[in-house]
Amino acid sequence: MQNKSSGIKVAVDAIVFGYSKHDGISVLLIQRKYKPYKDIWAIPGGFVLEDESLEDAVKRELLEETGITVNYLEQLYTFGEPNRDPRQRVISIAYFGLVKTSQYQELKASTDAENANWFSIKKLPSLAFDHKQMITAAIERLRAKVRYQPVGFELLDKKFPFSDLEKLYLALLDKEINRRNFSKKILSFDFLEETGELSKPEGKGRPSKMYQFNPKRYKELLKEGFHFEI
Amino acid sequence: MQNKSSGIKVAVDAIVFGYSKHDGISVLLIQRKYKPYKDIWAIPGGFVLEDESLEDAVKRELLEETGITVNYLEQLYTFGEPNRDPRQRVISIAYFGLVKTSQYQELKASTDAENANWFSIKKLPSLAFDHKQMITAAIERLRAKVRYQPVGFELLDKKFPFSDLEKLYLALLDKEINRRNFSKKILSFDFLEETGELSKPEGKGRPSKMYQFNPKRYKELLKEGFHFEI
DNA sequence: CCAAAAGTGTTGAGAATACACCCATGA
DNA sequence: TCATGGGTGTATTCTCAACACTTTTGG
Repeated sequence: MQNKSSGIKVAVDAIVFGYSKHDGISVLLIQRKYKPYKDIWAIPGGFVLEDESLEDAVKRELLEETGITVNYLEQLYTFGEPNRDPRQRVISIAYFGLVKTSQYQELKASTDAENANWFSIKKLPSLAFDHKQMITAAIERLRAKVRYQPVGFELLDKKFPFSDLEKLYLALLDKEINRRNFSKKILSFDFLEETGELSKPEGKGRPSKMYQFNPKRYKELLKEGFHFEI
Repeated sequence: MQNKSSGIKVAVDAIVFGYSKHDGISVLLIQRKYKPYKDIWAIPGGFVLEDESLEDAVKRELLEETGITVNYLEQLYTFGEPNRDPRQRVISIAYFGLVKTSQYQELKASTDAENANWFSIKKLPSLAFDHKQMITAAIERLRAKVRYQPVGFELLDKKFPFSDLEKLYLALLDKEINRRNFSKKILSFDFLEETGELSKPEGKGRPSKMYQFNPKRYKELLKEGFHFEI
């Protein structure tokens, strides 16, 4: 019975996370300029063009609306309740993205686009449509994912002191983590390498070795049947 | 820039798995009656109606086309490549379902609908559209899911001998499982209960105790922060 | 020299693994 | 009484959590 035609519209949305030691996990939002939910903060996104793939649509909208290019992107969930958009039936394929915030200080607050900004997930504003729900789902995904896939590095600088990683995990996982055991575990995986550099200490304390993630090594380990798990 | 109208159509598809000791994991397919891919086997599904939720659409199509009601259903992935349907742009939200096969011997081969049948995932026929890819994704999900969520029971009879569970896991996981250690582990979770009944042995061997899954107990355990993992 | 943050060694508890053996049934 | 599949005990290995101590820096 594949005959009924439907006037349903198809959109994509992108929940993009960044991280900083000061604000913890942040999400990228835009302030809507037009009709429904005018001036309200929302997740960047928009309608899919007739001949573009879903992922291309997400990347295009992100670039147009915020000027950002993500370095990790995966499909999250498709939201399709009949009344999620007051205008008409719209289903939205939500994507989940990660960005090294430090590289993208400059958010596009220009062009035709909306005002774009980062919001700590601890202090979210009111949100348009079902976007609150989307962010909740994305945070859940991030929390789960960080435990069984080394996605944490997508949020940190290329080179980072070990304590940054520890703080990131502390922000994401509920349970406390023991400094000693955490470092033993992560280092035993053997996909982090010392860069040889030392951090210039901010204020007090001993400077720390800088590390970087080695994706090649990680892929090798995967082939050998290795399984990451925090 | 949320202005462009799109003529994209929205469909849902359901990859439904069943299990039997003889065929292992099977997937439910229908034989197409109409134009593109006529007579080819395909995943049940169809277009979403203007005012129905995605999940309702899946359930409706499954019932119409196969007569089956699933006892587990979750969203799997949204497939949206521009050329996945030769007629026009169609995006499809694929769902993942599980069924206790033994309860649904009778597949609807009647009405207006297509011919419906179970196929062992080891002997799949040629498939319409990108449905091969969908099944692959669903199998991956099942294999992963069975490790950290007790979904296996959705495929077995309400009451089952322990060895059935073991055979199911053997069919799903690559690595061998030690009979002794597997039963110790599962039983230590404490969400299985003995029914008191014994199986009538088929052929040789000692009859086995019958077990059943206790969902209430499982939910309690979850609240206590329990984490299932094989 | 003191506080703060980084870095490392060790030990004991509990889980996973391997192995071995006993039990109930049909033929 | 034997073959087959079900049921259970236990020693060994390994992982993980807890704790304590040392090192390097700024003030």
